[in-house]
Amino acid sequence: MRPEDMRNPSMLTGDVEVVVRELAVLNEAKTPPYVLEDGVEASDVLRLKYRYLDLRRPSLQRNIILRHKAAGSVRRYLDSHGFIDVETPVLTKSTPEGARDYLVPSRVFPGKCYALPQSPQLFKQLLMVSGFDRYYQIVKCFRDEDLRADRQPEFTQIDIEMSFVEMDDILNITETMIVNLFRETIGVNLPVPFRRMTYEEAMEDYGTDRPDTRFGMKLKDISDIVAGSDFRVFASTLAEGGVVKAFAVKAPHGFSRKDLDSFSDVVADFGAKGVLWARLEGDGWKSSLSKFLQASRFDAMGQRLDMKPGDIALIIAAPKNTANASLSALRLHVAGRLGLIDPNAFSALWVTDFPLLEWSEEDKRLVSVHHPFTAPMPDDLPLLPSDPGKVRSQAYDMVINGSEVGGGSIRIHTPEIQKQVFEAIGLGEEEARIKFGFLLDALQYGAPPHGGIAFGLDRLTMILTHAASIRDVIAFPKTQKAYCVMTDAPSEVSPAQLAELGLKYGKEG
RNA sequence: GGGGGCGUAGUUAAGAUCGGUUAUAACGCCGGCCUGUCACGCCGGAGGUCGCGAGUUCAAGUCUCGUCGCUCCCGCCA
Repeated sequence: MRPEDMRNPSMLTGDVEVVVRELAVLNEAKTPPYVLEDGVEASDVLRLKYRYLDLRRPSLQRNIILRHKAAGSVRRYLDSHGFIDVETPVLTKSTPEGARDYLVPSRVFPGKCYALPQSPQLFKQLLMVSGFDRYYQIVKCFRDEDLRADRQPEFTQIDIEMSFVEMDDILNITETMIVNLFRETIGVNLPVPFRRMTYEEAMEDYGTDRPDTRFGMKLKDISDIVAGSDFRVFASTLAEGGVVKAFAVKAPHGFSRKDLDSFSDVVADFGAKGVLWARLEGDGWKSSLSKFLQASRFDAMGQRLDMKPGDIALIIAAPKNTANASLSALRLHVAGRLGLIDPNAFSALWVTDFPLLEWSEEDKRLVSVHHPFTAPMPDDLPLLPSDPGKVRSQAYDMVINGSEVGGGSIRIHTPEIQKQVFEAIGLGEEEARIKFGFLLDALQYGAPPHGGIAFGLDRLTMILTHAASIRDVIAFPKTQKAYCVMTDAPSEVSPAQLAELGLKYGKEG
């Protein structure tokens, strides 16, 4: 035992005295390229190059272990509820609609390619036709799109599908799965049932389909209040079918004129031209709009936004989508600045009733909001030929802390409706047959009503560990350009390998 | 495809507004000293393509342009 006066309570091992009987060096170690301690930051390139060392950091160890526990919790839950883990192909067929595919050229079929799956979507539906009425898989998915802090080119889904179910069945069973997950991994009991919100409500109140409900500042439409005013920005916006929306920030916020001006920069990325403001003071309104708006209109706005003296309203006039996107971003920005988000709070909810289709300006046609196998709401089906944009789908997302952690839908299970939807997105019968013939065939053999959902294991783990980057919950992640610093992938291959595949790259690469 | 931030010893940072002698510090590394250390201490030392390339200038880490890498965001991600 170490002498009493030499205990060091500030160290984890400060009470321990080691008595050496024998000492052997098992392997010598070089000096690490950087300090491997939490709190000591190194550049991302360096960390990724020596990922095997970086993973020694206590925080990363903790994240990776927690991820393992999360996957285990999900497996135990699904196993005990009769779900069967079935593997699906990784070398599969490229599908139109959706993300860019990662392609794998075939040696045996020169000029043809496999694609890595964006998700096992079609296979899990086919498993329902096969009679495996409860399927799950924790599986890699691949999407060749530009990355973000919560997106990697390969990521892991908790993929689930069930037969003879309706939306509520899937929501209920997976909600319990997530509640279990939080309890078993971090000891947090999420309040149940999760709040449910329609897509329309989410857009109206939060300007986004993945609202962060850990704080207030809901959006309000004040178009009717400012309609008919002299202010040209409002008049022209409303005349062109746009909206004027706002949210109120409670005092004390301490916003200076400079702060208020800076908000226009925040929303610029989302297309809004600027942010207007109006502060309620003891004796009236102070505002960038005072010259243009009568006091009665200010009062009506204050009432709608439930404002007290000192509170300030932030206002945007723009086309509806622009106003929503801008206010949603501004709301998050303001909440972050004012510290309104409790880092230890978790707010989980369901968003339902997504639209089935939306207009794509790029493709000049309607495209699926979720995917083309999503079932329309039966009540809305008659609208499909006449007013397809109005048709709601049986799709749903789970949102936690403003992050979309899962999404799914009840699927189309009859060939007739599937054909109608393909038609609506401009997928001709012949083309549909070439691309999805196997699905259309399968639906003709008594496919049961079915539906499912997929959760992002990476994002769930981020939330559980409070990780700021998806790279902190993946053992061997890639950079924002999908490059692996450690292995140097992607890399050049030999001319012989290319020749075998019948490939030849041009000079540009 | 577009916008923002960052890039200086092995590492993390300062120096950049205002161009000017030999680019500074901490940690790490190397050598020496120290018979109770635990963020040991003391003495000494090595270590730099200031991401890269042009340009302006008598002179560039510093100014200009381009480019590469990392990162955050928009578009994109059924």
